[in-house]
Amino acid sequence: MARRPDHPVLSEAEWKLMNAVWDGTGAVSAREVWEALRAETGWAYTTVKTQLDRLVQKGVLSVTIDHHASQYRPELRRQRAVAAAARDLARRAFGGRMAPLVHHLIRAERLSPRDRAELRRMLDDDAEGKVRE
Amino acid sequence: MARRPDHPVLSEAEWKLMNAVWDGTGAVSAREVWEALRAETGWAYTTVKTQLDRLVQKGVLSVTIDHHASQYRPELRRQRAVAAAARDLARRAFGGRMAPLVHHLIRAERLSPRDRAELRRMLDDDAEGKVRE
DNA sequence: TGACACCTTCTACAGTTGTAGTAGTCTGCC
DNA sequence: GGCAGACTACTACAACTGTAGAAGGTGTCA
Repeated sequence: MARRPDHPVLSEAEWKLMNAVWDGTGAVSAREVWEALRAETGWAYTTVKTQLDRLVQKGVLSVTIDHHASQYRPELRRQRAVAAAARDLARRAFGGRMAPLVHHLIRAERLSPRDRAELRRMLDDDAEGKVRE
Repeated sequence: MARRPDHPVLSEAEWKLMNAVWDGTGAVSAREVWEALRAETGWAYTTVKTQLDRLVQKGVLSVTIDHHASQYRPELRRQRAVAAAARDLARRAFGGRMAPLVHHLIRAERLSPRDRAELRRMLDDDAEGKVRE
């Protein structure tokens, strides 16, 4: 019944890499990713390159060669990655049920009044059967 | 902001172990955990024992000896573990902001009308100033 | 034509996680 | 007084993750 999420759950470093890729415009080079992450991580260029290639192996990125340099582009959208991670957490913590996770977040996490208002609006929209996305 | 003591993010197997411990009454023996998980995991007794001891090392469980047998009890509550995991995901995916994560869950995940109604109720309760910081 | 910059592939290695075997200890029982 | 059963401590080991160095190809510019 529960559809298998065949999307990989990203590791810590992989999230960093993918955030940099997603922030780019379509295809990015290893150098661009490296430069985007250098300040935050201090990683060596080859570290970034290794990780990018591992993500290609996993099907999370695809790569093409342009003038002897690899261009990487995401095969997994950020939204999908978030969904996979959230479902993974729900599976671990609540046997796969999303609702208790959302309950927890709303009850225990600090959300601004504006956040709350927007969430309420989203719930209301759904109740009215609006289509989006 | 993050003034709380750092709670560890549990791994896959650790969640299974901890779920079994939390489901127990206070303190549980390795044997009880093993028996609770045997059907689901097929793990050997020593696997469970090793994992429990690693969780003690990490401070997630504490242990006492009773009649030559270890009794484990949680030092981390389920709620805290969920919070740590959720914050970890928010950090990875959204730079630490919880709201986009909640947005995602409400927008993209299937929630029953009853779930939605209850979530709305929770938001309304909060809006009425029941618990404010 | 050679130095240089930049890129790639290959290899490495330690730490964590998942999973378990082996051997030793205690304890009640025949 | 030794044995079965339960339990513990110690050790192992492969996969995955984080991080990077070394070596080698290629285009460019003096």
